[in-house]
Amino acid sequence: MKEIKNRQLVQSYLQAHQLESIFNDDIMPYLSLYHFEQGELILSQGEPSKYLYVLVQGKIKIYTTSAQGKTLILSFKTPIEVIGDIEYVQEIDTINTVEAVSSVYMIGVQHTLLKKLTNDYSPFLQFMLTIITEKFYLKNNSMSFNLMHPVEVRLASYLLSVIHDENESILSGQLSTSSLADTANLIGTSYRHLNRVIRQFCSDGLVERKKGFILIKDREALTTLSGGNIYE
Amino acid sequence: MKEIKNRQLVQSYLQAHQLESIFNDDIMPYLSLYHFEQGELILSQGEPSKYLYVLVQGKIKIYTTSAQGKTLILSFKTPIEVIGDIEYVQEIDTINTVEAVSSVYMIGVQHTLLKKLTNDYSPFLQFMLTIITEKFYLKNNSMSFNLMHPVEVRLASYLLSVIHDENESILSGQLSTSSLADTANLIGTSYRHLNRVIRQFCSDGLVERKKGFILIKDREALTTLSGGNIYE
DNA sequence: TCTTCGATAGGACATATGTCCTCGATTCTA
DNA sequence: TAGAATCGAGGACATATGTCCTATCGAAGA
Repeated sequence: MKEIKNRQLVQSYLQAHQLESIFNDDIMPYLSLYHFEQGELILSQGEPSKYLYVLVQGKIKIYTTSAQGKTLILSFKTPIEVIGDIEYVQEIDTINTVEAVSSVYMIGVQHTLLKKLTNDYSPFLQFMLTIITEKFYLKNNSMSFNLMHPVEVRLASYLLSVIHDENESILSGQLSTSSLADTANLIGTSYRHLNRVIRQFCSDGLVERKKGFILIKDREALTTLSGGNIYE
Repeated sequence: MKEIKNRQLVQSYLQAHQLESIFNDDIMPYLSLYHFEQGELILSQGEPSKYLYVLVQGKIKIYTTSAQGKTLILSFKTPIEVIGDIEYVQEIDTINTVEAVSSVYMIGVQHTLLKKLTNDYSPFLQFMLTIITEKFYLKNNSMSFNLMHPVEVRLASYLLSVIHDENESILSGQLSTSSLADTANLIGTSYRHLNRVIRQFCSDGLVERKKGFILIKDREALTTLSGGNIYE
C-alpha cells in the first residue's frame, strides 16, 4: 500500500464517480488516495479495521477463509464500490479478505474521523444505504442461486456474466483459463468438478477449449441452461 | 392482515423496543399497527412493495422461491427486525416471501410517506444502516457456512442454535419434529437427507428420536462437530 | 538438447445428496 | 369400527461433487 499525496487526483476520482456530493467539506481534507499493487492484500480477515475504502480504479477479489482453511471467493468488484462498510457501521473486525487483482486505487478514510464528521450528514448516510442494500441484494441472489442450482447452471451463468463484462470490448466470447481455479471457488465447487462440467459443455458443443482460454460457441444454449439467472 | 387502530399501542411497542428516537414527529401519525394470523403471508415475492414493516411481536419466516419452484428458507426472525428495507431503499419489488409463523404484530409505514418525511432524518438513516449491515453480516455468515460445510455440520450447528433459542425456558434439549421439513429447507438440504443424518446422529448417540421431537443427548459432541460455528 | 519442474486435464474411486417409492402408523370420516 | 386419507421414516437407486493420483505438456534451466 502506498499513499498517493495528490489532492488533485482525489478530487478528480470523486468527480469521475460523482461522489463529491456525498462527502461534506469537513471530511474532504481527510480523504486519502491509496495505491495497491496487483496481488497485494488490502484487508485481511480478522484484523481490526480502521479505514473505509472506496474502490475507484482496478479490480479486487473478496474471499473468506473458514476455520478449516477452506477458502471461498465471494465476489469480484470493480468501481464504484465501498469496502469495509459493514465493519465501519458495526464497528467490528475485518470480515473478509480483500485482494487486489489488478493495480488498484482506493480512496480511504479513517473510521473515527468519518464518524465524527459525517455521522449526521444525510447524503452520506443515504449513499451508504444505497450501496449496502444493493450489495445485500446481489449477494443474496448469488448465494441462494448457488444453493439451489447445480454447478452446470452456475457455470453457464458465470460464463455469460463474464462475457458481458470483459467482452464488451474485443474478446467476444473467451474466458481466460488461467483463472479456472478462482472460477471454481467463485461458483462454489472444486477445480476438478469444474473441469468435468467444462468437458461436458465441450462435448455438447456449448463451448470449445482452446489453448489458454475457453471459447463460447453457443450463447443461446448457455442462456437457456442458466435459466435466465445471471450472476451480477 | 388487520389494522389495529390504537395509537396508544403503537406507542407502547415503540417504547418497548426503544424505537421512538428513530422516528421523528412528522412521521409518527402515519405509523400503523398491523396484525397477521399464524400462516398468513405478509409479503409475496415479486409483488410491488409499498410498506416498510417493523416486526414488534411474533415470529416470521422468510423464504424465496426459484423460477423452478424450489423453495429455500432464508431465515426465521423475531423482534426487533425490519422487513422490506432493501425494497424500500432500492425501490424494487418484493424480493422474498414473508410468512407469519405465529400470531404477528408489525408496525408499517408507506414508502412514499416515509421517504418524504424522514429521508433527511439522520437517526432513522443510522438505524436503517445498523439494521441492514447486521442482517447482511448474519446472512453472509450462514450462507457461506452452508456452502462450505456438509449437512452433518450444519445440522449440529442448527440444533445448538435452536436449543439456545427455545430452550432457555423449559425443554432443555428438544426439537419439535413437526418442523423437520422446514429445518431441511433452512439448512439447505432435502427432507430425506436430513432424516439420514439424524439417523446417523442417533446411532452415534448424539441425539435420540422421541415421538414428536428430537432429544439432544450429547451437547459436547455436537459442539465439537459444529466446529464452533453457529447459525445466529 | 536433455532433464526437471510446475501446471493442467482427466481417470478412478469415495461421499454427499437428491428423487422416487413403499411401508407402517396415525388420524379422519362416514 | 372399517376404510380412506395422511404423514413420517426409511430403502433403493441415480446424480452431483469431492479427493487423490497420474499422464501429459510446455517452460525453465543445466
